[in-house]
Amino acid sequence: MEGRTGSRPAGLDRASVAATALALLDEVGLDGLTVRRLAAELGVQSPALYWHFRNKQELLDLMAQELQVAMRTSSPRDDESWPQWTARRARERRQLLLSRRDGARLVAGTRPGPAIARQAEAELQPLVSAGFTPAQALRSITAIGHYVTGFVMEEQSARRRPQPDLPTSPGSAIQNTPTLAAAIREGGPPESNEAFEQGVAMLIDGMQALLQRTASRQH
Amino acid sequence: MEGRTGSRPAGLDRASVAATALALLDEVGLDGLTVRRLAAELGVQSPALYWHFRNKQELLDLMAQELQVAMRTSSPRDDESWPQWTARRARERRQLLLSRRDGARLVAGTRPGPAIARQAEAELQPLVSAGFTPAQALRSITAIGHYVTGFVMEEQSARRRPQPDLPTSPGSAIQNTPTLAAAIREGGPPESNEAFEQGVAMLIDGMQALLQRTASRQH
DNA sequence: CGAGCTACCTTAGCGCCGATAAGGGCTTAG
DNA sequence: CTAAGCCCTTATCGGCGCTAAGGTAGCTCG
Repeated sequence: MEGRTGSRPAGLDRASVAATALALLDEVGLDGLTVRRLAAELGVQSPALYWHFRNKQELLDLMAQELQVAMRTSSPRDDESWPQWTARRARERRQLLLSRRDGARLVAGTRPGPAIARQAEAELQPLVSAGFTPAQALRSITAIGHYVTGFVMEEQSARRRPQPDLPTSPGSAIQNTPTLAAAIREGGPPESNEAFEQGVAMLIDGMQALLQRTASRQH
Repeated sequence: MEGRTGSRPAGLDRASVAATALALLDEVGLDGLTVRRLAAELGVQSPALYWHFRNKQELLDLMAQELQVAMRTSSPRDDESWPQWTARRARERRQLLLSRRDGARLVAGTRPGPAIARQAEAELQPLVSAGFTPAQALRSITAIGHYVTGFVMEEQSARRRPQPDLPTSPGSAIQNTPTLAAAIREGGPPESNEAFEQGVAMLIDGMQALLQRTASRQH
């Protein structure tokens, strides 16, 4: 019915298993992604996967790594300033996490491997060239990364469990939260693209301030 | 051995169960927090808890709510500017999430209830008084919240699964990532207090820029 | 006072999970 | 032709969230 043609089931390896797992993730979500379900998808019995992975966590780590390496780090274009490039990077990272169901939860639950370190190295360079110290550049990048992770986590968590009543709805607690209601009426829900962009702009403006303070101090 | 004195076991209610669950969380972590384990801690059989909660998620939601409401929103002091107050709020929120094991994962996995909305209302006010539009204020607060959540998630995830090799260690991939190694040598690990503070400073500077742009546009 | 109702807990058990143990067939090297 | 090892199988373990069904204490009401 599924998977293989003959009785000899499959030639599995870590990469193909991780790829299938990522595809399955979109179907069933992170909570529904079980070793048995994945094995069935591969036309195999579940203990077979423990030949390729020590445990489920190791599989999740590899999935997160594949997901993050898939979108290669894009170097700044020639006509691109560092703020433009940094903003683009943030948007690309959001799209990366959004590209798979529960993508943010997946990568947030795993530790970065050496491949990620190599990627970070490449992202540090343009900022150092722009005048940041290496430590400032690293902290800035990780700060943006934390913001994006937190944002998409809530975005996808909202998708998973739709909100019963926001204070926009006329009943509920709108009387008790007039400012909050006004903010949502005026600016939309807090998971909008505009909200994301404002946060990115804040962080980049903050980097700008950091750069100016450093420059004025060292001259 | 545990819990109750007589055979009549306990008078449980939602609040006391959630409190015990939060205490247990520190012992066993979020992954180790099972309904059976919690029931044992309460001197009761596990199905008893389903009288008080529809399912485990409802228990987790209440735990997250109790945790967040425990630290009341502190209004700005008289001598406190909005940037000082906002920075203090961010630090307090970080400490709140750090105060319980896996605190960030716990609250990130739950949707905000009406109690949280009331809290948000109180935090919006000082920023609106300072000149932000309600939408700007809400987005700024949620942006900082996302940053803090992402930061503490990594902080606690690092505590849960200690890093095998950062590129500071002399072997490994230090040759391949000289800038990254320099950044860590100079600025410490990316989960330090200083790193947290730089991110907060960036976000607040970004709010400042937002405020100035709005002011100059509307005059 | 006693019948019945409700609140709160019990025991039993279902279907699923991640993981291990032990073994068997295919492929390849000597 | 045989030995090694790779890669999968079947069988099973302990534990999970959750449901079903039943019992008991205490309150309400005729």
